[in-house]
Amino acid sequence: MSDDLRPRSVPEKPSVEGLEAAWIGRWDDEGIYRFDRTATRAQVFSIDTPPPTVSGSLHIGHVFSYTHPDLIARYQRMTGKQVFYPMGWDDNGLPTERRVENYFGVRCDPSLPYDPDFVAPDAPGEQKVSISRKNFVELCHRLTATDEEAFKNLWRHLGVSIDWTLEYSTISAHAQEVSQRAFLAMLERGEVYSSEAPTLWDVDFRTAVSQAELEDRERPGNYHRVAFARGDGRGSVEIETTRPELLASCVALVAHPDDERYQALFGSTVVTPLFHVEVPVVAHELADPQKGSGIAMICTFGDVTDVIWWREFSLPTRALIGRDGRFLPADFGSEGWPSRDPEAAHRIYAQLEGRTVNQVRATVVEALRETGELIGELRPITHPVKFYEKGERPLEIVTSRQWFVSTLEHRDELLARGEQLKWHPDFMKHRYKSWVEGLNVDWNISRQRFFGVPFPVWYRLDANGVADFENPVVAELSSLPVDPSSDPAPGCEESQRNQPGGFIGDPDVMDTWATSSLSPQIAGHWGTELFERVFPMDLRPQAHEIIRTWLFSTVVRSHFEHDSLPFSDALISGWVLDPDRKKMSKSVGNVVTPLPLLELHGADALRYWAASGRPGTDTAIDEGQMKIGRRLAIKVLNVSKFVLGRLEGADPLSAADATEPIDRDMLASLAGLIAEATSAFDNYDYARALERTEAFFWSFCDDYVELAKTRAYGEPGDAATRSAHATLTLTLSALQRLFAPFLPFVTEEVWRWWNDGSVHLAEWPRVAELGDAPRASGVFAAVAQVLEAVRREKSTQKVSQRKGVAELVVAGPGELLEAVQMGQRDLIDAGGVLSILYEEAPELEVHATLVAED
RNA sequence: GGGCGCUUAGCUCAGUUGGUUAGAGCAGCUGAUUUACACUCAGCAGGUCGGGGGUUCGAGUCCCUCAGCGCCCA
Repeated sequence: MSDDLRPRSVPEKPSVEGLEAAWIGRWDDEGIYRFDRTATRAQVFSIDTPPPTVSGSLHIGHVFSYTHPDLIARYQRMTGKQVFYPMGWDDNGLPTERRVENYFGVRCDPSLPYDPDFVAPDAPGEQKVSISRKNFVELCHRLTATDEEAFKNLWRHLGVSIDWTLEYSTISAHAQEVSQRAFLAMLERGEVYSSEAPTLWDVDFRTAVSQAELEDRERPGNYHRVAFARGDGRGSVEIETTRPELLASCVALVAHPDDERYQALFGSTVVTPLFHVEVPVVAHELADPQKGSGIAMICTFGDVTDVIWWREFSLPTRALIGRDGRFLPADFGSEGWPSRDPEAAHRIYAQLEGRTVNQVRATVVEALRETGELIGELRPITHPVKFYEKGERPLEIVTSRQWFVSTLEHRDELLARGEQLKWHPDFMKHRYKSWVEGLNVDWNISRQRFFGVPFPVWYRLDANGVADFENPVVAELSSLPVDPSSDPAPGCEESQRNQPGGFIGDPDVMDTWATSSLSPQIAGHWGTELFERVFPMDLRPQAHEIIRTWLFSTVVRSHFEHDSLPFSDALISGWVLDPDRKKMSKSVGNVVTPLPLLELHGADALRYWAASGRPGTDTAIDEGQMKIGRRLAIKVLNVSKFVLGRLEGADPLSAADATEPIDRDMLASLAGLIAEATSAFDNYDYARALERTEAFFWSFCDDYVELAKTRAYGEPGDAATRSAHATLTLTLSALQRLFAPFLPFVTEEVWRWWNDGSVHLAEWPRVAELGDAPRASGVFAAVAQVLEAVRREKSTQKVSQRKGVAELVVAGPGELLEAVQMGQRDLIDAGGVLSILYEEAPELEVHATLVAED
């Protein structure tokens, strides 16, 4: 703050209209949010900003959750920190592919050659056009570029104080390089491995998905009671299953070890109906005696429990569902496909091969009915079924080669990281904890998709053309990023691709979280000097629904790579609910887009609404709250105009000029506000800082300014006038800065009326700037209390507040009377009081006799 | 099934380690009328703090229990 508190220019008729347009460009020109790369780590406050999925639509939730870290960023900047505030775009992955498919009406077929002359259709046609992988990826880039613009415009319009020179994207060459390098580092340390393993698979998207992307949905189903003959021919056992279509892949039956009903069967065998396959009966604790008949089929694979049993009992694999969700060929009677009656098995299976799950179920049920092995009627139930969060059909489990990150064996260390992290609000740590505790498979990072970061590995083919997956050929670090589907393996020629004795490239791309989990390394340019200045980050702001994905995966990567947390604090924002407090969703159709609201109420107003949502708290859209924010911004303009308008031509003022008791008291409570707002911000409680500042501000406007007004209009040479001027300006200056994180546009406007440079680079208010320790005397509160009583009397009598008070009697305890007396002059001025009397009394009582007439 | 959060005025929410008579804003009602502000100002009214029990001199706040809503994990 400059020592000279005099204003330079105050407009005649200030307005909040057009402030965004005026300041956004100027902030760019002045580079006020530019990060200083020479700052030391101690001077830096770094933020690991969430890169939004740009293929998703803009949403009022973006305004809400991105305002929160900006409040912190602006506060930290004003405390003198160099704020590292990048913005990234999470553009790779399935959502973008889906959007491109729908937007252009295309489908990627990696077997097609690149067509350099391909022109994308303007609108999707009836049939999807198949295009090469490279053409497809080009369209992905094209669409994300325009989507990014829309997001960028929103952040800028909202006044998010991002340093746009630090922009990054998770599909850029730089991000690919970082991602591939980190992958190779994990590979070298043995933290990632590839394996031919049962994998959760979405048959529509035709890709593997990870545990983090699953969700359970309640779905109707039917229990089918099916009789299995005992292997020794002595009777049968009845199981209940919801998936009779998997009968042909049954490899065992399982019941709980304590289940009395099945004790005799454990260790024996049974024979599957229709296919006549002899399978063992095993005992396992995960079998639920309450479910169905208490004894169940183990199939390869019906669900994740099957996978556990299959692994623990080393059961054979008889996988039947292919990547397209249709039944694969199976040769009963051949190696791995035993049957006591291969011919019968063939007869029935011939009707199943190539069909979908639903078709197979119908056929199997019909066949079982005919043989009499389906017992009784179907029993309808509702049960949780696993879905890919973006999918529409239940997940299947298929066996394929995938890359996995070892998370399970590091579970305890990862739990410890969760404890080490400071959560805001604290209770959000339970989300992380219960997620990590519930992990049951390693993190699958392979996706059989196209628009993503390729795995930087190749596999040698032997003389028979069989790939050696156990010894992948890795890319040279200096060659990153690479695309093994178009770059030849090191030391090989492209002509050796797919040739015996040659190589193949890993065909998959990484899970999008496998790259976005490296946001600190990407944004911070891991390996350069910059990284040392910003890592570990100070703050990770994000929404709670991605704790198990983004937050968890970032912790994993940083734990492996740097043996540290990726950030010290996590600020978790809640959801935006619709005005009826319902979750917004596309299917319900209650999603609110931000731009119309931003146009209507202004950025400061939307920020005010967002700032009122405490960390972790779901907040309903409330236009009323936005209007209050707008009103507040206007009040800031007007009171600034009033205060600064008194000072034109005045001498410079300092804190020492504030001499009147009521002014000293005002400054004392300002000191209290500063302390409170500062500590609230230090605890990431921006909502509290706003609430306190706002309450103080309205009391300042409605009471203090009214009381000091007459003095403020006095002669500049008068000490009491100077005292009022000094108090008004000191308080105004502090308030403009306290509001700056919340209302960046209006505060910048009023700040520049009387200061050089941006309020956003001004020093955060300190108690010390108010002069020698102002002490609370209670004068202001006492006088305001009496003034309120005077106003009440006038209001009750329905007369103007300007009406004079012929006689004012103030009764109360001695201390209170003394306080009022010390501010008597302002009270008389503001209340229009002609005479005043004081009386001792146990409690404050005010009697105002109004003048008969003016 | 396990866990987390919420429940305070018609609405949205504060209420910091237990401490006078539970606060604010909005909406409502009654007024004022322009020398910072009509996108203004003043005033009024409105609550057995979800139910029950307990600890305490004292509970919106701590403990137990029940209910409803939301979410997380299995």
